Amino acid sequence: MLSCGICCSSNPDTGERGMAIDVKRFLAQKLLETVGEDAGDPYGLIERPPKEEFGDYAIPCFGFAKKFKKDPKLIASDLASQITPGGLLAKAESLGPYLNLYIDRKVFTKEAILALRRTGFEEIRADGEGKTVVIDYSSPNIAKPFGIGHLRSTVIGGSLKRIFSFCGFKTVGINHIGDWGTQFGKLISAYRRWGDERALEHDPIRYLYDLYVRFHAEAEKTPQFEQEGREWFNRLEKGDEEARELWRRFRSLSIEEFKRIYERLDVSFDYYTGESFYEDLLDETVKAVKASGITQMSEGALVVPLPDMPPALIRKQDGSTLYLTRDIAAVLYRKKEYDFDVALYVVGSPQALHFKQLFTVLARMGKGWAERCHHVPFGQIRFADEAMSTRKGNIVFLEEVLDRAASLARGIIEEKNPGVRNKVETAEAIGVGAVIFNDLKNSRIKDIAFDWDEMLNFNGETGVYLQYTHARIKSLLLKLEKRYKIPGIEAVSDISFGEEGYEVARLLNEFEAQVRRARSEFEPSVIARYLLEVAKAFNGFYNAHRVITGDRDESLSRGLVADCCRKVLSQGLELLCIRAIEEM
RNA sequence: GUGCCCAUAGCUCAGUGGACAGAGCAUUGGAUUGCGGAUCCAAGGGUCGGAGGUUCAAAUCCUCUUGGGCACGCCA
Repeated sequence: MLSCGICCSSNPDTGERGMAIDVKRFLAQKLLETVGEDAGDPYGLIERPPKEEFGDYAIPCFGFAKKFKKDPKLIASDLASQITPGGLLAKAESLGPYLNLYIDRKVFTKEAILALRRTGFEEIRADGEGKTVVIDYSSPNIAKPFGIGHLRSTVIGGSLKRIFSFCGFKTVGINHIGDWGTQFGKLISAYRRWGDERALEHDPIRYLYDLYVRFHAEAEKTPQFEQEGREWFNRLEKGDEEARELWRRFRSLSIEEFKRIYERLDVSFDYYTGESFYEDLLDETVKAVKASGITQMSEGALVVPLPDMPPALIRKQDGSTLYLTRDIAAVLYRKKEYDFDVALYVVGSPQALHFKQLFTVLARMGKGWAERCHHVPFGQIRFADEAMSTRKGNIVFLEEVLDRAASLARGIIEEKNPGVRNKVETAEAIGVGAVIFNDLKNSRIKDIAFDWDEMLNFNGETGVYLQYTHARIKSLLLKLEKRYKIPGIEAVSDISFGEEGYEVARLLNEFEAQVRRARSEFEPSVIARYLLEVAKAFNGFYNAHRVITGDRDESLSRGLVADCCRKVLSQGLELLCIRAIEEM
């Protein structure tokens, strides 16, 4: 095996360890040996050229030109002639002001594939060792339906939890459900007036939603309903037995239903501590904020004046508290209980100001860890014709979307591959996977236009494409193992994997770096797009080279490439909460 | 009114100061008498919203501007 001194080593720039080959580090080292340390570490300058004919890596020499007062073209050509090929570096050429570096693709491909073959991704776990991240996501409101709008927070948060776990962090997933507030007074009031026990049992979420819609419709005509709703919430707060009982019932039935949806999405939580959980902590929270000496009275309310933004309201005129107060109580509780290093709030971008206020209040209270609390905002799902309105009742239920996706997948299975075992589970994995992937593939912050065709699309850059590629690799490997009567793919010879093989290996070698980027940017789409590239590269490879041939070594070495793709695809899909199926 | 976000191909979107801005969808044309055609290959398609500026170099950074979205003390 080639000993280049860079495989499976630590990266001195980041201190992060990994199985990947750090080509840039190797090339930077090579360059340092050639030019000396005067020019500084060129690591950050090394880039991948936009075209194949410019080599595998390149360094623009404009920066050196300034430093050495020399024509960058001359510097590039001098460097090209001075640098001695060896190890991973096959040759260096200059083209204009660029130094183009060509690596030994055959060696790189083999080393990268072997490194990936060996690893169980253990090294990346060191990143978060001993660290805890608390993630607040999904957080639906019980009195409102679980609509398509809740999908984003749920899958982005669910994916981030897996990404952090994969990187060795202890993760605490919290579903901060909206289980308190005046809307419960309305629900109780509506249920007492029109309630139907059996309808509630049958489909709690939808039934509660119908009640909610009906309440608002009737309250338009009969304003006293509103008053009645407020009174019932009042009774609930005071611990009225009847109100309490109904509230408990609405709550537990709803959570049961939510859990069923979370199971379909393969998303889970460690705690379902909603707003009601913090009710008892509010008094001491207000006291704590006051005690820090940052509050003022304003128009009868208790506020914290903030620089460059509206003041934060801690307590209303009437003495009751607000959303912000509950969030302060919650974060103090979480800090105390889990002692987190990082806290994430996966909540829509419209609440950006709220979180800015929350974190600023914490900082002003002297909580240094406030800077390690992050709002992870995302764009809203928009409807082309009309804005979604909970009250009016034009909402798309998430379950309906998942059901339609699964049944569409089922139809395609019947048409294309009716022999598949576990058709129901397979269709579910494909349909739900398509919906999740469609949500995770783009940058969080962009608004998404709701579009049935887009959401149920199974062609092109979709989760289905990744699952299909994975399933095909799996079936290919089974065939290969049978053909050569081996228990798994192990051997590798010295034969070339071809240009397509290099492209595959180059991408696979980036896996850890891509996961780290997704983690540091709180951006699952980084992984989603990366996996598309991997699948595309594999399909190119697969199309250009027969894997199972009469030559055993050739078959096995190509099979190894396929197996590494399978490994990255299945691990990557897991990070996106999408099932990597073996047959479809 | 103030603040934040977005604007790149017909559509949906990548693009972390570097060479001629890239994908998918859609359109058109190809590929398999052997590993799964839910695949692969190719073609056409661009004033990177506009104007200044910084820089050797700007889709990328700064200022202004246009269009769209969101938020702005007693909801969450």
